[in-house]
Amino acid sequence: MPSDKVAAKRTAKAEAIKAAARQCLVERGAASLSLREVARNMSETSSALYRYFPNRDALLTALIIDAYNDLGEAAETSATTSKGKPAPERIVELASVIRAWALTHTHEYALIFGSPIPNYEAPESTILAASRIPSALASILGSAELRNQPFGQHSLSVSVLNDENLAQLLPNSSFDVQARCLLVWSSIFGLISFELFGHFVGSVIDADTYFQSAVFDLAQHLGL
Amino acid sequence: MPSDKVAAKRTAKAEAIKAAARQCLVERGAASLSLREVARNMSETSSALYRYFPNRDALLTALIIDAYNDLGEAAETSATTSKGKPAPERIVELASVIRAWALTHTHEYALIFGSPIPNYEAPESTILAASRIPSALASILGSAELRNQPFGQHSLSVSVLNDENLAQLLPNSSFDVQARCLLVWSSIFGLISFELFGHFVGSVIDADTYFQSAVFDLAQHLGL
DNA sequence: CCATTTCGTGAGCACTGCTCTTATTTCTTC
DNA sequence: GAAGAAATAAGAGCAGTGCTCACGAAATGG
Repeated sequence: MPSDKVAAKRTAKAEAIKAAARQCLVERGAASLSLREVARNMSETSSALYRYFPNRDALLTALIIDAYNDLGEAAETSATTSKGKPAPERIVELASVIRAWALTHTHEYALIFGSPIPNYEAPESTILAASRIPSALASILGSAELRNQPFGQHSLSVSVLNDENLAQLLPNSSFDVQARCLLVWSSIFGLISFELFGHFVGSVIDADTYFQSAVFDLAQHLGL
Repeated sequence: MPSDKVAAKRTAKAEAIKAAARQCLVERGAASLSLREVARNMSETSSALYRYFPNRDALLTALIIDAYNDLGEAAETSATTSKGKPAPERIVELASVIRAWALTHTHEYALIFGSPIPNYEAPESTILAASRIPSALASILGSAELRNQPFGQHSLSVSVLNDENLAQLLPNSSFDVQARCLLVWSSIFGLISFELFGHFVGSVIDADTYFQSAVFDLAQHLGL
């Protein structure tokens, strides 16, 4: 049984490794992140890193969780500090915070919202961290009067969405409202991903104001 | 100067290599696609492949272009065969075709709409193939009466979108309409990406009907 | 102070992209 | 059809990768 001191030292070094890995990430990208290079940047042997992470995927998973938490925290603080303002403004602000984070953490954004790493199955532990982002959005939408018109041609039936899950985020909401919130959520990330991955090149010039207007438009779509 | 026969043989073999590579793609994913394994599956040496593709990225680029064209063709035929039907129905149909392609070509979808390959810069040649997909959507939207309300809080000013480009797709449209079409376009891919990359796990049960309803909702948002 | 646990090292295996030299096949031209 | 030219395939080899393992070095705790 390791004492507290050695445990602290362990996590400190693991943190140092993650920091070095993040550095490599911004230089080379996620797919070509090399444990050996991380070790080289720390002036250590590659095999030493295997004391702290069983394999490359584990290191990536740790980076993914950190990224989720980092972005989730930014989203949460945006949602709390904007309390009192009108809902559409709060949503635009939140979305802009997410986008700003994405622009300054390109590779980490790609890590969590791009194509998943091959042979990589998201462990349970990431889900908690990942849920902080939609929670922040829900905390804004939950206290607003949302448009309750049918989602799609007819209202959604019970079996389409998972109410057990969504009711925690958006209590007392109809399926239609839940569905529209999900749509707005994914649309925000569709906008950011398209911008970041180059699918707006040639069409959008001022990405900054286009994004803000688009999110405002989405908020209107929610009935705000 | 190579004759026609040898040129045809060349392209035939290049095509065979791409086919083998696609096979590897569905098994291992894009990032870990190995030229040596492709060669092994063709019972050839890896160095032989370098006669047809200067390096791994070139092979990936070829696969990307093929994927764009494949999906673009599917989108185009959907748009043409749905002529006469009401616009919202056509959009839902087109979006469903795109989603169906994405579900059956997961890795190829990730290749073109997921995180870009590190150190990979999209050559000019991909842009043409890539534009076929938004063109198909525009061909539907261009012949419909779209909502002309301000996009965002105020209408967009001239410098936000690239009119030279967008006017070809959506002639005689205001910036607001163009902007809203772009938003719907990226939202469709946001929905598909979220589903494919696992961000709807736990929330959406019946992804099929949720998607159709969501796209219908987006079409309504366009004023259809 | 010594035993035990923890850690860093370096060699080594199987794999990768890629290059280059050496055959071999295929086409062209006489 | 045979000789020459061009295109192709093969194989060795280099530098890099993830990962394992046996070995010493260090820190820890009794």
